[in-house]
Amino acid sequence: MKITDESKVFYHSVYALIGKIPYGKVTSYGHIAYLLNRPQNSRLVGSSLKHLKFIAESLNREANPEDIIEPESVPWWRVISSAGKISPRGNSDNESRQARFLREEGVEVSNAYRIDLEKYGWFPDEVDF
DNA sequence: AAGGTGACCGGGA
DNA sequence: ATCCCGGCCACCT
Repeated sequence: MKITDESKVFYHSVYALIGKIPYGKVTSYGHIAYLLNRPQNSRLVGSSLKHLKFIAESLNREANPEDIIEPESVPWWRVISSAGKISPRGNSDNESRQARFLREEGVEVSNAYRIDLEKYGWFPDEVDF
């Protein structure tokens, strides 16, 4: 997979923004895209998480020290679908792992991988960087 | 270079 | 509630 210069900025801001989701809260792929003024790019938000390790490595290679991204520190598990469910993404092991991470921080996850957004959702209109 | 894919989303049946 | 479909757009073949 290749990464264009244009998208590097986007990827970096996706990771930075996800890092702002409070402990014990969740938000959606679409809302991340919305906050970055690219409401049509929710799919790309998912993609940036799918390739988190690879992309972070690539970004870090040319990044200033303060812009280094530790893949481990990006709370990807706090991002779910706008429907309030954990995305299956093919492998049910992924779902259960994400559910475990969320439960560890106090988020209730139903056995159908559903989450109550009223209770745990984080959907600010804007976020300062 | 044209067509396929997808950690998405909203609306309609 | 759930499934389906069309729209979306950067990336990948």
